[in-house]
This record gives sequence, C-alpha cells and structure tokens, in this order.
Amino acid sequence: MEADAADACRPQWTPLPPLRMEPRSLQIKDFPLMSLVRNRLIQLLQEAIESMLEGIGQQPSDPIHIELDIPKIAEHGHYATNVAMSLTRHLKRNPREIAGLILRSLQDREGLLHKVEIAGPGFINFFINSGSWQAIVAEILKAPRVYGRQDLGRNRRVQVEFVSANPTGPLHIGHGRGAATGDVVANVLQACGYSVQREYYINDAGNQMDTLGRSLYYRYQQLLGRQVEFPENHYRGEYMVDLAREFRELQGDRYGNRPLEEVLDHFTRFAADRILEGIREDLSAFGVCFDAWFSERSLHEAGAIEKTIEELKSKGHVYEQDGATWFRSTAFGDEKDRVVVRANGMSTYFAADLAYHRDKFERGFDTLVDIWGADHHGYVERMLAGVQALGRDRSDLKIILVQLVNLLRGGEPVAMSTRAGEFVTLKEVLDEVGRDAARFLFLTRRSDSPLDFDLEVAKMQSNDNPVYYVQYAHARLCSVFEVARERGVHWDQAAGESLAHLDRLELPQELELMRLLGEYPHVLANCARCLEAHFIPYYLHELVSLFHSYYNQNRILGDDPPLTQARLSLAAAIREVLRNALEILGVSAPERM
RNA sequence: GCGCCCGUAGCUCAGUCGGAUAGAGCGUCGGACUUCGAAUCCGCAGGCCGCAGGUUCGAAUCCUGCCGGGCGUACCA
Repeated sequence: MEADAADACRPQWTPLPPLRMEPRSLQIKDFPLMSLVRNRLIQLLQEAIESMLEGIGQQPSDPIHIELDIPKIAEHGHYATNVAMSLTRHLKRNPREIAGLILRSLQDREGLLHKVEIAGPGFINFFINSGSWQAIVAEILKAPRVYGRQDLGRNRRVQVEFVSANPTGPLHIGHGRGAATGDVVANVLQACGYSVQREYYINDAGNQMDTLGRSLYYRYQQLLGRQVEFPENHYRGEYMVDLAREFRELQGDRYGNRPLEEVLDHFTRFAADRILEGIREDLSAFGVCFDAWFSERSLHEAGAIEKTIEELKSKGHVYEQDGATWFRSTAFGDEKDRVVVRANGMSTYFAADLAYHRDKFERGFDTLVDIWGADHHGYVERMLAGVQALGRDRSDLKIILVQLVNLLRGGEPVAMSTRAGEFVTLKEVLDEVGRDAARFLFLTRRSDSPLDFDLEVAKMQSNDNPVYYVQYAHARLCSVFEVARERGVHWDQAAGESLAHLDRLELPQELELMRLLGEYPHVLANCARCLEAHFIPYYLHELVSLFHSYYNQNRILGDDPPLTQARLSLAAAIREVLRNALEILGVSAPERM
C-alpha cells in the first residue's frame, strides 16, 4: 500500500529538469526564453526612455513600468504601450509629444520591428517583423522542456501550504480544488525561478481529535453489538463505520470492555493515522505530492506555542484580560483582539497557527503562500496581524482563498451535508470523471470565484469538455507526425532550430500562432505574480482554438517540401508548448485518444 | 448590525497594478468529412458590464452610496 502510494505520487510524465542558473548575475538578456519578442521590446523601450529623459534633462525618476498590451484590433499593431500617456504627469508634456521623443530614441538594431506608429491619444503601436516571430519557433525547438522557465524568483524560497484538511474524514471535492490550485501555483512558481516547498499542515491536536477517537470507539462498540447512542456532532460518516470494522479486524474485540478514557488515545491515533493515510492516497491519485507533512501536535510537544506567546509578550503585543491571554491584533488592522490562551488555560487554534507560521519563517522561507477555503476568510486579517507582530512584513504572507465547489449532476445540485456525513469524496469524483478532467475543470476558474462542477459535463468526452479540446489538439499533432513518418516525410528538426525554412511561415494565422507561442512565458509570469492558475487553461484554449482553425484550412504535409518542413516545425513547437503547459497543470498530454 | 467576496450575452465564466470598437465556451439556428484525427472547423444571433454618483484625457476595472447573492462574524477546530 505504502509503495503504491509512493508510485502514484511519482509523475507519469518526464519530470521537468531542475533549473540550474546562477542567481546573482542574471540580466534580461540572459533569458532568451522569456517572452522573446515582448521582453526584448520592453527592453528597447526602457533604453529609449532612459536616453530620452537624459536628452531633455529629466531624472529617470521611479522605475518606469512598461506595460505592453496586445491590442484588440489588428490595425493597432502586435503590441501597444501607454507609457507615453503615463509619463505625461511627470514630464508635463502632452502624450503624443512624449511618444515622439521616445520613438526618436528607440534603437532597433537587430530589426525586431517592422513599423512603429503613434496613435490615438498617445499609444505607441508596434508591428513586429515576421522573422522575429519565426525565431520563437526556433527557440522552442532548441529547448522545449525549459521553454517558459524564467528567473523572476531569483531563487527566493517560497513555501506553499495547501489542502491541510483535518484528518477527521476523507477529502471532499472542495479539497480537490484547493489541491489542484496549490499544486499548480507551486508548479508555476517553480517554473518562474522560485525555490518552492509544498507543505500539508495536519491538525492533529485539539478537541476534534478526541471527538474523532470517540466516534471510532462508539462505532466499534456498535459493531460488537453494544447498545450505545452515537452522540450528536460526532463524525457520523459511513467511513467511520468502515474504519471501526477495519479496527476490529486488526485489533479484535478486546477493547470492548475497556472504558473510553483508558483507550481513547489508542482509538484516536488509529483513526487519525488511517484517515491521513487515505488522504495521502487520494492526493497521490490526484497527482498531488507534498515535500513535507507538518504536525500540529509537534508544535505542542515542542512547546512552540508557549515560545511564540512569550515572543509576542516580550514585544508588547499580548495582554491579560478576563482570565485569558489576548493578542493585540487590532494594532495591525484586525477589527478585534484575539484570544490565544483561554481562561481555562488551553491555547486556541489561532495560537497554534501563530506558532506554525513563526516556525515556517524560522525555517528560512522568504514568502509564505497559504491556500485556504474561502470559508476561512474571517481569519485572514488576524493571521496577517500575527505575521507582522512576529516582525515580518505583511506581504511576506500571501493568503489565497479558494471558493467552494457546487457539485451538480446534470444541472441539478448534489446535496452535500458534512454533518450527516453525506458528501461526495474526491476519490468518488476521480473515479467517475478522471484526474485530467477534474484538475482541468478546477483550474478553469479564478480561485476566488465559486465553481459549479457538473459531474455529467466533467465526464462527457465531447466538445462540452474543455480538457479534451486541448488534449485532442495534442493527439492530433502527434498524429500528424505519425502520418509524416508513414509517408516517409522526414522532419528536419535541426533545420527548424536554425530557422531554415521558417521564413515560409507567413500566413496571418501562422504569425498569430507564433505570437501566441511567444506569449507563453508571459502567461506563466502572470500566474506567478497573481498566484492564480486559471490563465493557463484560458491560454491553452486560445492557442488550441487557433491551431484547430489553422489545421482545418491548411495542410501541414503538402507537396512543397520546404513549406512542409516549416509547418512541421511550427506544429512541433505548438505540441511542445501544449505538453509543457499541461505538465504544469498536472494534466496528461495523450498521443492518442 | 459589522466585515470580506461576488453581480459582465439565455447559462457558466474570462477580462489582475485604468486604455482604443466588450471576450470565450455552452445553448439556438445554418453550413463543411473521397484529402495530415469531424472529440474539429466555418457562419448567424445575442450586452444601459447590478443601479446611481464621483475621480480623469480615458472606468467593466479606482472611490462613495444603494440594491441583490454567497461566506464569515467564539475564550470552536
């Protein structure tokens, strides 16, 4: 069982090679694999603006942020920027005049640009040379596995903590969404040059653990035929009965006559361990692995909570009132101070959380990312207050709230009540719809937006299901190469890498496809900046949609050998980007389907 | 009551440090397989971006108020 879980945990695709770079000496020009055209253009603009400011005797004030938009209208160019307009205030000149000054200083030595113009209120529109787009294909073919990787993170250490479901029951579909989100955010951060650790926090302390142990104990008693009443607000799910059965098989009937107090610990441990094992298995099946599993109990055992409260006390952030110990979170913007030690001497869950986050920082992480269910949003402010009281910056902790999942079947809501123990587990969903569809659907929504998850749609193998739309494109591309081989057409990959024949790619759709391929690194960078995954599915949809359209109108394998070579190179580049992006999503890229 | 999030096409949703004429899927309707995969493509229709003000060259995006929905408001975990 243990070995199976570990195997399932191993990715079935080839893992990405580790990022090996010297973190210190990095310049933009060292990263040709970032958005090739986009980043080069931004660089040219930066230089132009600096020299323009110098020319008119202005200080290059705050770092100038250059935003490059893709205009909605083709006549406005491939890229457009509004820097001239955003500089009006500082330079006290009108935007079109500034745009003119910038263009005068712009030095396009390598011939990136075909045409530049000033338009509207002061936009600068750029038209890119076809050759620049074609170079993107060559770059992708040279290093497809690392395409999109970049060094935004400069190796800064980030920890992503996610799922962290209480070990009191199996994971349900909502946890699945959190798992997919956390996993992909971590993948993205890794791809963007952060050093990432994935951690699961196990709430294995507190009242709920006793409740868990008692729940098992009572179910066990019932199995032995005792008339015991199962208490309200205990864990009534069917899984608890299964667990009792399993307990009885392994441990026999000898606990039947033992009083609860004597054996509670034993029952609790058994239940928690077994449930946690199940959680691990479910996550493995979902393709989610953690680097570390952190036990709340270990904090208690190490006295970390007391130490944390001591530290807060020494910094003057803690006071006594009504017999309890309070953390003055209002000093950092929380609406109300929070109890850390109750009047009965027990510390609160929040106190453990403070200790936990203190521990994370002590382990050397520069930034912490917490992924929480949106029902915990009321805890965000106090946690941020805690981080600040511990001497860190508020921005060192990023809390991502993942909204709840509404489970539907054929448009009808599926009743889910945790209290009655009737909920749809992640495992059931995976068994029914499959891992690829589940992951993809979880990720096609902004995390802060509630998600309708329809089981019927999810398992539908048709155009209703976006995941197959994307995978189909990949399979189709593979099939093209298969057919080429059958016909004895040899694709000269080396030629593609060296740009040979690529100048034959000049159809508007081809240029647009190449432009999109070039945007991929920028999509990843956006995901890393916003800590959001959903841009990737949307990007994939756009890319694939354009490809399908192109494919239906043009033949890749034709009777013009150089053109065929060029199109095969383009097809290969698209396939590589699809594979690359799907891998980040944890979704397979099938060669056949 | 207070706090957070959300109101964009019939439905589900993108639009993320304010940009030019508002985007996609699904659904409706009509077309395209003798040709590299029709799980695909092409076309038509569909909008006071919840409402009202404000900020400015410019607002779906920022601010204020209201309306509607979700969640949270413990010396629970």
